[in-house]
Amino acid sequence: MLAEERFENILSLLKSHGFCTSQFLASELEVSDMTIRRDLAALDKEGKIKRVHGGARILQREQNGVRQRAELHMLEKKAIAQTAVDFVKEGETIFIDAGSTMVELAYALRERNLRHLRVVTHAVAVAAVLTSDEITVVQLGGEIYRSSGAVTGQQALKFLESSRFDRCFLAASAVNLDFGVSDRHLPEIEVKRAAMQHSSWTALLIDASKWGAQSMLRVASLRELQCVISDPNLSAEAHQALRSRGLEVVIADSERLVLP
Amino acid sequence: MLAEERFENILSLLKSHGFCTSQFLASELEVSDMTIRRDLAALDKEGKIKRVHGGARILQREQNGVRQRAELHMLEKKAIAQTAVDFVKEGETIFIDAGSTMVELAYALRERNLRHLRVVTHAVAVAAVLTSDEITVVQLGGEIYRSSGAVTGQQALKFLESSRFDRCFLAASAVNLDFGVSDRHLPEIEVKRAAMQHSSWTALLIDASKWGAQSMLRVASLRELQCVISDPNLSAEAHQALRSRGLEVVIADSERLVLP
DNA sequence: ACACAAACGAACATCTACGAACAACTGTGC
DNA sequence: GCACAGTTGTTCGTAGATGTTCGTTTGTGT
Repeated sequence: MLAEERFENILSLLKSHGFCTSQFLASELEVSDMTIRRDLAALDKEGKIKRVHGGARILQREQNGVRQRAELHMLEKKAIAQTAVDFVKEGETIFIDAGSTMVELAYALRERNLRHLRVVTHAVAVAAVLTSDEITVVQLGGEIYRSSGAVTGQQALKFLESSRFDRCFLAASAVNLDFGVSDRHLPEIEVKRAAMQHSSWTALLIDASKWGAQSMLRVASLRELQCVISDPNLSAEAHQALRSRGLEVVIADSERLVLP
Repeated sequence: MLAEERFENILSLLKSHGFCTSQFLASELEVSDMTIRRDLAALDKEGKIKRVHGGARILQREQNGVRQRAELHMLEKKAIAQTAVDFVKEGETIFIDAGSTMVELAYALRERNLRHLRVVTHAVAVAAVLTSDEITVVQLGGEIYRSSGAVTGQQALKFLESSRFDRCFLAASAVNLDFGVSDRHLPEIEVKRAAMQHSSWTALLIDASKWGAQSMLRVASLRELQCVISDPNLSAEAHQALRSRGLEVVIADSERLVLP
């Protein structure tokens, strides 16, 4: 990778994160931390970034005030969300599942500024992101399941029974060829299943680390999905296997792993 | 997390809460309390916050005697919330309204660690704070009303109809002697009314700036309340008038405002 | 006024980030 | 092939940040 190219990447990483540690940048761009420090010193000298102990920050920060939890595979999840949001068209009614990838999808959707959109979700975090906007948000009601911050229970299931969605964006903790999509918590799975069954199109958004894994409870067989959206780390075999089963497989552009 | 990043987070937490204890900041940002104390000392030295025993509070730049909009009366609201939470007992089922005072109430409730508590709310922000805890949270379902981030509509009203609460904590944009409690948005008012009518005890949490004002739509007459919780700025006349109508009036301890 | 608990901050230990110096590697021009 | 400049990685001593301990101060309840 050229030095200039690295500079660009550092700037865009900083733009999307606000703050980055030298270590993070070093591992992300696959160079030594010394190189990163030299780069940051140079960029700081040019006045393009602000050097701070441990890393750097961008200069003018238009922060949305929401504190981002540091989570595993956040870059991949962001890229997947950016890719998924391209499927959504104006005027549609969509269902959004719970989970960190889905929160990213909510952010991406908000930035897209589509009109006459209707979003139904059981995740309060997703609803919280989408409120304050053009989008009509419907929050499912019921008891909140602690581990995910999502609503579960009869009331939510009943509401879903009389709903129809153009699209359903699904998250899960595991997926493999034999068992399909699986997860750990029954109450949540009931909601996921209900949402899927009332959608004419369902996409599974899943970062590559989840592939091959299996959880106790089945959410859906692969047959029930129309689309799988993942990141470039998804193995070629997985990709091929999914395609051969008639699923549309979309890999998030690796550019999006870096660029905003 | 970078030190600079932590500084920003501290500032934004202070901005939204008005006052934070060192312990709260330490647990929220996952560092030791010593680090927080060092940070607060540094930020205080820079003149960005005011250090006080136990934590820190924001500087309230008053221009023309009026505090800035974003953090309006946050200290008062926090003090009111702290006072209100004393009413809640273990095992109760309570309803929490929408609004910034109610979010503070949620934080106060979370810190109290009461057992077997059941909280019903229509505000996703309140639900988001209380999730991840011992408390059972029930989120009302329905379309989210943008201005407040709260659920409104038939589904929510229907759920409330078959509910009974030990306590209802109410917020409003205006209150005066003649018209009682009033607010601007009909859909929200319907939910507020329904919650009140199914509670055996209702408290209005209102900072003194709202006293004497009036909005277009009536939420409730003063007769329908059992308790009003406000801050020390509430005028003696208001205090007297409310008491003479049989309401319990509680003024948040001025200590809790954490004055300089 | 007193006792008790919480908060405080100095001092120390530990860990991490820093940057200088040097070594290794890359590509260029002769 | 060889000299050279530019870039990157490695090593290492130094400086800074963080957590822990402990004695002191501050606030609170009786």
